[in-house]
Amino acid sequence: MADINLQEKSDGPESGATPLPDDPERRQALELIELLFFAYRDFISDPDEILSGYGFGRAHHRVVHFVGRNPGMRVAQLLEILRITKQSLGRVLRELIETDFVYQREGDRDRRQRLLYLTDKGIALMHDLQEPQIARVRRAIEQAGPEAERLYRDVLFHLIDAGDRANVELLISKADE
Amino acid sequence: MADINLQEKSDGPESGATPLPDDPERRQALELIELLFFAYRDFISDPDEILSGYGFGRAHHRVVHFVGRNPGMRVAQLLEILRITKQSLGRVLRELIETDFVYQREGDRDRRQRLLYLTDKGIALMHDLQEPQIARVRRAIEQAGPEAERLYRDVLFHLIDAGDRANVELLISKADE
DNA sequence: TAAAATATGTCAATATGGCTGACATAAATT
DNA sequence: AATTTATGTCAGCCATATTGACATATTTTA
Repeated sequence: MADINLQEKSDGPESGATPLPDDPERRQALELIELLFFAYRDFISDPDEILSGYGFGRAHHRVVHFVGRNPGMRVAQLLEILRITKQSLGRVLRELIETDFVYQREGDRDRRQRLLYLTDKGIALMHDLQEPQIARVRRAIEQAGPEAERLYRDVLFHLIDAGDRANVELLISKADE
Repeated sequence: MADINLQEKSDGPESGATPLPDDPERRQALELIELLFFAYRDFISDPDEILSGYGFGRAHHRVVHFVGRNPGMRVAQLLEILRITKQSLGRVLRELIETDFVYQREGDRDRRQRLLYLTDKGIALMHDLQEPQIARVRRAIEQAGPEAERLYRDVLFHLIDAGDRANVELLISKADE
């Protein structure tokens, strides 16, 4: 990260006007907000690198990940999870199908549905992408002590919009069969 | 979040091939990875909405946030934090300066530097953007119990690339004056 | 059965936010 | 005086998202 050291704020004349309210709770929250930014930034850096080798981007990653974790999921479900439009997903999905990472099957009960599955090639890619992230998470949990897993999980869970929590929980636990 | 319920996986014929290694530690890590995705997704949704009102995007948000937290920071430091190129930052910064959210001042000791500051208008925007995020973080910490703040912070910190942690810590704590 | 709703796909146009490479200027350092 | 540093800018490109309109097949409903 080279050198990020800030120059001493010679908060000289005409400085930035109204200072922040110096509320310690606010400060604490701001620090956590920034930590989340940096953690997320580094967290996606490993997959990004792998993906660039395939000519793929983050959108492809998300599709491979969620389809891999939930074989047979519907397109509409994927749209809901990713919160993007059909048109945006369209190209990415087409590319993944054309390059044989993903395939579709007609739904049994509803033949309008195109259920999504990873091919073996897709599964291999999924694992490649998961490896560094799993290692990173495990390391972090380990280094933060025994209670860390539960509390970290709890905080993340409560950062999610209240109305979505039940669905997310269902999705995550279901994905583990 | 509408309805994300997955259809029962009628993991019929020709299903997705090689199943995942059913390692509970792996499973746990995958769930945390997904929680981080969902938490981050919702976490940036509030600012996104506010920004769209100004015709700004996430890049503008990041600039306003970090310049606001570190008045007088240099362009090079901002680039290091955001991990983007000079050219990418250029447009965003120009827009923020033209619309009077950010201004630049020559460095005192080094007159090549263009130190960055928020105008009053910029500070107001920063506060608007911070409000929902601070509320969200506080709520989550509260609901996750007394130890949550420390451990959540610790995990996030260790998710950051080891080589960057010292700099991030410095940046974050310095930002609180 | 006919009409309506649903699941998906696609076309075209557009915006944003990244990227690379090349080059320019001013100021500081060697 | 030469080099390095801090910043800016031009031009072109790519990835990922957007909206709106429309098409098709299938299921559900009236």
